Amino acid sequence: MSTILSLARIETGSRDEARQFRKSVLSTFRAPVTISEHLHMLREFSSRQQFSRNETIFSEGDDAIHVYRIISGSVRLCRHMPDGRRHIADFMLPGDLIGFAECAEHPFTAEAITTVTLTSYPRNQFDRLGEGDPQVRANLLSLVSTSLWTAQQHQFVLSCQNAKERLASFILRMAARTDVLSGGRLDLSMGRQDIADHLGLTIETICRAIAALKSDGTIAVPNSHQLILKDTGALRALSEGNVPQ
Amino acid sequence: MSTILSLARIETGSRDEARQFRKSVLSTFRAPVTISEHLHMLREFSSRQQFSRNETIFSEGDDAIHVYRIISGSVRLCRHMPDGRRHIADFMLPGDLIGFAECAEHPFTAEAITTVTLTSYPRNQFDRLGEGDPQVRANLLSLVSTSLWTAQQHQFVLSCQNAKERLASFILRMAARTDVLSGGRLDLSMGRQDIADHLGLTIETICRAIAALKSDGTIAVPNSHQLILKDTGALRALSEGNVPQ
DNA sequence: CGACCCCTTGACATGCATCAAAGGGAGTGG
DNA sequence: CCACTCCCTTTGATGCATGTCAAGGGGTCG
Repeated sequence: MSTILSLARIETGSRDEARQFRKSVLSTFRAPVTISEHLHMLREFSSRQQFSRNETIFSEGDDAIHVYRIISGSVRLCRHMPDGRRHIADFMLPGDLIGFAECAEHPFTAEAITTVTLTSYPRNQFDRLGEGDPQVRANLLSLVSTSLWTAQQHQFVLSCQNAKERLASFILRMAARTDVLSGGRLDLSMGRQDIADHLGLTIETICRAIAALKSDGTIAVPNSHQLILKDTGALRALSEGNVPQ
Repeated sequence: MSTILSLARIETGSRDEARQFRKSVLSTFRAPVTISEHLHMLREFSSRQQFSRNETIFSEGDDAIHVYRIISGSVRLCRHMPDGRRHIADFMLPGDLIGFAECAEHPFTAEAITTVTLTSYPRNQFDRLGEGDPQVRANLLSLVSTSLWTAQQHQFVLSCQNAKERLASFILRMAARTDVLSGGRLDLSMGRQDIADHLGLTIETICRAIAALKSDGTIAVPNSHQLILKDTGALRALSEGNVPQ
């Protein structure tokens, strides 16, 4: 899987493409825009809700009549196949918006990973927010564009990377999203099964990949919900495909 | 890969979830919106270009100063890893827009699969298009949302499906995009390697999956660039995961 | 007619899935 | 405070789908 496909294709892997790729992997996964502050204008229409672990916030196919903003806790956005297979499209963290894309129905199920507090805004009010304000419109478009970019990045991970590389990509992304730097401690609210379903692997493979990174000295694992990033350079090398395997 | 993960997770695969999933797979992959007609207003700024097979239209990291609309031919949007691995995020067909998402730099390389004719519009003019017209804005947002939806759908394919299922999903999507119905003839402009890099598989696996569908009587293969859809029901069953394997 | 390119098929290798069982850690009841 | 249970994680043994390597096959273009 990780070997070179043909000589013709090696030639395309030039130095500046490597640079581009690096840039693409490291660039902001998090929206640089803060539509959130504009949400303040909708406070009179908003309501606060709380969900406990594994509770469903909304289901795939439900009418998308609310937009949610996470106050605390984390959420998984997932889809189920009839036979029980599950895919987690993404994890949502405090500050993130859910359901802002233009969809009549929610395209996935949202479930609480931990206890979750969130604010919900009526969809029609939310849509009205941009009507008068070009700044809000730009931010909203930017937000959707960023999600698109993130989804395509993840496509790439699922399409091209092996287990260890996928895990490295995941760790780096979560670290970037929660502002954890090299040497820092990364809190993972989700369990191993969630990570597996996000990366298109099994729980056992996730465990083994974590064990491998641990024995490489790339990370330390004080407990199953925390990681210490001991060598972010190695993680980057893995996630950028510089060194297959 | 294709077997059930746990009893608890079977229970979630209820009848109406199956319905939802079916709906999601079959719903429009193609944007129901036609921002294209509004592009007519930019005709004085536009210019027509032609590219021949395998020619690069723009590269990953290039400044996104144009938006393109395909007149004829097809295009692959791809990303390269330093070691030569390649991922094709999507194929673009006549009528499709490229580069409309809000990005300062193109997030991927666009290459001509066949001879391609396209119209290019200056990015700044394109952005101005929506300023005065709420309808255009709505269409643009809808376009990006549809792309996001498509990307997440593809994540799902890459994350959960085996080779035969991925191929079935791909065939159904291409058929839907080119309005090919059951029993019809589907033209595939891209080669096997392109399909492989889109589905996260190797060219040999693509060949074998095609051979398998052929020997099932699900498709016929008059030549390597055309397929006859003999049993779309079987294709749907595969792509929806009703029958693992 | 020949060269090239892409597709196809076969034989073998391997990374990950699967199956199985043991090892924590947190909460609960005695 | 300990014993017990449950759930999640971890590790091992084995199998299989897909990758890899290799050798033809068939169409197209000069």
